[in-house]
Amino acid sequence: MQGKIAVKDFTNARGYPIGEMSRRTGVNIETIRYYERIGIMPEPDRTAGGNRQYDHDQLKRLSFVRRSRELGFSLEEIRALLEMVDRDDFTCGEVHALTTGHLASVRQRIATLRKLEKALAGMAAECSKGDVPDCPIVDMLFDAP
Amino acid sequence: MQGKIAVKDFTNARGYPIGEMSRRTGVNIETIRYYERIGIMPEPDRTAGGNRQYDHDQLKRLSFVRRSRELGFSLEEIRALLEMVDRDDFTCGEVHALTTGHLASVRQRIATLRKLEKALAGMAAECSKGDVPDCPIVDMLFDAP
DNA sequence: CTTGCATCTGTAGTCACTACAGATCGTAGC
DNA sequence: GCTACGATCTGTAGTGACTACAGATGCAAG
Repeated sequence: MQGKIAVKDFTNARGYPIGEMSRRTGVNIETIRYYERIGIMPEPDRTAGGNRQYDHDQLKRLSFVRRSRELGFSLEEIRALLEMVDRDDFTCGEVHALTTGHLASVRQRIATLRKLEKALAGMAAECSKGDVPDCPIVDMLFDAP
Repeated sequence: MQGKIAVKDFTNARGYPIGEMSRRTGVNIETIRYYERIGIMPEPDRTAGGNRQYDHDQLKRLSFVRRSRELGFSLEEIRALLEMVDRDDFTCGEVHALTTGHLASVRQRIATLRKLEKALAGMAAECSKGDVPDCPIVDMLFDAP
């Protein structure tokens, strides 16, 4: 049925090497090893020579971590989520609580940045931008109350 | 004219010790020493015994740093601002450019966080919050494309 | 068997602090 | 002058979430 295959096919074989994990998830190789060191990812199998070999579950786990990071969850939050999942007795309510807690902190950060934005925009607007050495921005930074 | 004074008065005397600098600017003592180490603050005078003694200019400089940090400027940006000021030939235009550059990065961060906020709020809304072990949030994190 | 890329370990750097430990300074009260 | 006691000193290490090496192997194609 199948002749020689041109590209490598890891799907049913001896597992993915770390570079393939990186390519599939977009997580840097160094970062994958870092996740292992801090216990976010488990220690994978090794080849006879000592190279890491991951299975499909580990690929899914790493994708989970990646997506959670993209949503701004801290590694500690992700660790908590994974512990729930690993325990296999988490409830939807627990996950919801963690998510809304994180959502609140995101909203808080937005509020802080919006204040900054206003202050900076106000300062920039007062500035003549000219070739002169007298600058209201510098004055405000030095002499504000 | 003046008798004994009850509280310490550093305003015209031998300079402020580091604790007084900290109290007046709100910058942590360890942080002040850190700023000195990385060259944001100059090396101050010392007492005979070796304790730091700051003058009024240094107090103003530290306030400048503090306010700039509050506006979200990085220490590298602040270093650039201070170098301009120290050179004493900066122009308003230069300062304006640095400020608007920073403003752009603040706006970028706000945009990123708003996307996160939307995604998180959407996920949280779909969640039943119940006592059940089947959670759409976890499913999305595991199985999203 | 060689070439050459992939992967290995271990360590140090990033940013902006913060937190010690253990020693010394400075000053108020006696 | 002596003693307490808080303030300050130096130097190092920790934080979070990676990233960047150096120098040594592994692995697969030709």
